[in-house]
Amino acid sequence: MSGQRVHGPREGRRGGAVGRPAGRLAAKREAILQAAVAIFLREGYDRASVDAIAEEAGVSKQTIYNHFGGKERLFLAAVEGERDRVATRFASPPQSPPPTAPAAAPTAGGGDGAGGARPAPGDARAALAAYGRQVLAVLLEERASALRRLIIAEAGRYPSLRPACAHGEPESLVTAGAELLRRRTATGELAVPDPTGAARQLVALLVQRGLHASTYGTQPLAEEAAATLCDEAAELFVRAYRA
Amino acid sequence: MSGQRVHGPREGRRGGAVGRPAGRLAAKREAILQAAVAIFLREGYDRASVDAIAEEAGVSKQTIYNHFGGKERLFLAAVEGERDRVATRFASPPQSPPPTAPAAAPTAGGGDGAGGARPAPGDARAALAAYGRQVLAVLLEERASALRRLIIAEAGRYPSLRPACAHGEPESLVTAGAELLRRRTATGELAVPDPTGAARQLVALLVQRGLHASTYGTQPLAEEAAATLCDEAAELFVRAYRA
Amino acid sequence: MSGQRVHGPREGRRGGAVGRPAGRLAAKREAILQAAVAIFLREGYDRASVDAIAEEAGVSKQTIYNHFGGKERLFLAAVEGERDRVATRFASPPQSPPPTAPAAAPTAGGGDGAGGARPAPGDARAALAAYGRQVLAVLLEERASALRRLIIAEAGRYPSLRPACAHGEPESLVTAGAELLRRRTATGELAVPDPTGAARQLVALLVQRGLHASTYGTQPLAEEAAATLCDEAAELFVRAYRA
Amino acid sequence: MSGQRVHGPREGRRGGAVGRPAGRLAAKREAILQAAVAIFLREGYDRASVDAIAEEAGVSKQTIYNHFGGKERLFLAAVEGERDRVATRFASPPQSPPPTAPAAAPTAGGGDGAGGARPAPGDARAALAAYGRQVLAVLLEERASALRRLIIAEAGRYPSLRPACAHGEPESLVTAGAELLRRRTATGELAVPDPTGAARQLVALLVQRGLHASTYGTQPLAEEAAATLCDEAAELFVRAYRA
DNA sequence: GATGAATGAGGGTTCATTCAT
DNA sequence: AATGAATGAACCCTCATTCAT
Repeated sequence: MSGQRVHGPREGRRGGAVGRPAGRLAAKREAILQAAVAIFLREGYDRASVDAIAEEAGVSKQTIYNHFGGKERLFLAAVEGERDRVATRFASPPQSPPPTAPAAAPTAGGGDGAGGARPAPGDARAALAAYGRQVLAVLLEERASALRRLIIAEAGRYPSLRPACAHGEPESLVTAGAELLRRRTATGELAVPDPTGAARQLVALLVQRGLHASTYGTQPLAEEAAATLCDEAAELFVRAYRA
Repeated sequence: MSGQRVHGPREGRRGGAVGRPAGRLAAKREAILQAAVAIFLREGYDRASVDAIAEEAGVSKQTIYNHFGGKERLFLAAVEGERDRVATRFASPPQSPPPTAPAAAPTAGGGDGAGGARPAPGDARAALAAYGRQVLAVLLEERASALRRLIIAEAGRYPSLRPACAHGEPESLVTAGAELLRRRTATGELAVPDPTGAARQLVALLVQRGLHASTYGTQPLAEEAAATLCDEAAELFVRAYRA
Repeated sequence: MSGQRVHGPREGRRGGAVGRPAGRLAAKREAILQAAVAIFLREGYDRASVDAIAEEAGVSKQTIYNHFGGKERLFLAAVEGERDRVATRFASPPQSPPPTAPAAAPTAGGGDGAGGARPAPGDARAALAAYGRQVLAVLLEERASALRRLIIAEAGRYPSLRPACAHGEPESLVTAGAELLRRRTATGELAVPDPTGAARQLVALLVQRGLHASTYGTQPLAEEAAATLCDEAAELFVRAYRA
Repeated sequence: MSGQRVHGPREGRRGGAVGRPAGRLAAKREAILQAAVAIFLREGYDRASVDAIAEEAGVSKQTIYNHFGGKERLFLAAVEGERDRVATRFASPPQSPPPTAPAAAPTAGGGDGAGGARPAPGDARAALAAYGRQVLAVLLEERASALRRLIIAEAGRYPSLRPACAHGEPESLVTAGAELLRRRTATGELAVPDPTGAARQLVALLVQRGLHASTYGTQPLAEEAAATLCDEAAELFVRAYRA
């Protein structure tokens, strides 16, 4: 189907030192993982066939078995790898939002979303709303959504995925939110006794409503809807923690 | 699996009446649906085999095809039926919690959780927490959790499930929450300008944290954890809407 | 598919004498046979499903079994009935060629094809050619071709069809050909010692070449090709039996 | 059926050479085709099951799918291969008739059937009759007959078989017949202006009458009947083309 | 006599996995 | 270490046929 059968990773050094087969090996391994992620995310565990993954990766089926031992282990490796990759992206939220994101674009004007800019005084509500937009943008990104659905679907069968399931609302976002609340407390706008706990609640509220509104990422979340969700969340927290 | 091949539902035929063929038909249809729900919830769409469903239902495979036309249509009928059943149960939350529930038991002693008792003055916080326990108990019930995971997993492939996905946090719980907030506003304890909107936020917050803590219902939610979640949520809303 | 479900042959007398269920019976039997012929000819024995025949006939499947006992017996009844019907049509060749005929139209100008007109003297060759066109038109008719293919396909399995296979080149055409040769012998144009034997050869020659050229009736036989075949056959027989 | 499960074609490996994997592959492919021909010819397309073919070939079912992709493609490959094989046999008619042939044995003593011996002068009629016996023997051979029936049966569904259907009366026999007529013209016994066209007619006549008499090869053609057919055909052509 | 529902067997096809090279 | 070929088990679905009304 894809056509571009790669019979061996030729991109590297073939003429020079014959050594370093490890590079070749790792390259193949990486190609397999990449293909596996793509197909598992698109098709789900059962519908994904090892044949398709092998073809997409440009390797033989047996190579997959040599590297990973079986479909299950390949699945876990692929999903956990992707989970880590997504978590890393959470840690440093994209300055330029991914083009495929069906969620609301951040467009956080001058606020201190998660970027860590200096706080503009007097608009804690706007700052919280902008933060919410960031959270939604990051969590509803297409790949992240597909990964979440996949993990939720298989969490019952593969217990090792459950931590991944928990990481769905990653600590890094909570940390950023807590920092925001702390700054606004410092300016005297808010009075948040437990910023981390409050941030955890804020993220949970945003995530649930965002997932609900986009049916867990299977449909794009309208810009307007995202704005409303974030404004309402900001309003709630400002009310609760106003100084 | 179950093995007990029932060659004809003999439970009818009672009273010596003519036999009500319609009853027989509906009974078979119901048996198939019941078996389908059980197996789809346990195994997921792809792993569930029509053979297994037929055996569990005590009918022939072809009978399933006569009634539903194919695996896909059977799946949708089963899931949508179960969704409605669960929604109905939401509407009138169980007074006695189901014994299989891995989630937190309500234990809401004298509070006005969702039961609609008269409000005990002065303990809005406790009332909200008790309400939260009800919400968690109902939403983390085993069957409801499995159904949710199934719907989330297949929402991408079967768009007709998406409304079911949205119904995952049903309006009836929101209504009950709004009513609670309204009553507490009436007593002067709270001042909630938009009780329905606030209830929606409260449910979302509870649900997300509950799902997160129980990894979407694959693990029982510890009593203590549930209590903490509910207390924190109650605290937030009391802070935000204190009179 | 066909939609026009006939739940009972209503075309007859319902109000009058309640008697004569035989007519109803025979009507249903006929409807089944008609549907069976249509579907067997179109699909072949194995691909034809009893379900499809029942639907086409507007009766229940079990009715078919009541009448015919099984698929095989229904098949034989249908094919043999159709064989007789086709043979009858051979006996009195159509004056107006059937509109669906993919074969060459007769267009036998003034000749004595099989119509039995008086012989125009001096053009035995043309008369034979015209006769050939009649033969091809009749034998390559669409239904006749489908029936032939069906009989040939199943002759190995159902010996009772073999006579039908033999009847594929029916005696009535041979008789007409023999009569033609006899008339031309009477006029002194030809000298045919054994007209029946010669006619049998002529029919065989025409049939084989016609079937070959139309790939056993699966493709229409071009007008030109039919003309050539018939002219060549006429030439051969005129050469052989010229006076 | 055959039961003798061969887990790997061990017939190779001869000579202690390296093993020729290509040979192994081709051997398996050939075994599948052989089994497919046998079963398709015996059972027809629909009744032949891929399971049965796999068992007969001593391979796994999936191996068939690996090689041919599906039942239809296997069918076409098998039939077209057999058609070519039969055509090859036509080209060099068997000196010793196959033992399984239910058709008339040639018994053509010293004549110049198709063997190409020098023409014995004065017996053009006998030569033509002997040629006819050869044609019948070859065309009514058991496998050739079964193949013809199969092709006729499926020509409507698989257009790619139609050429095979046309090749049913192969050019090589026509060529041999034309050569015979030409030689007899050279000796002055006959005067055939268009030997090829005449041979085509002769073959058609023989084939049709032979198929008719043997019900398309489902019954053996009696020796006597074959002799009569051939004699009559020879008589016709000698009459038509006598010098 | 006719119906709709039910049956058990079997069909083609695809899968995850393992040899043999 | 990597490949192409091969395996056996299973899957969804359809069929001809028979109860029960």
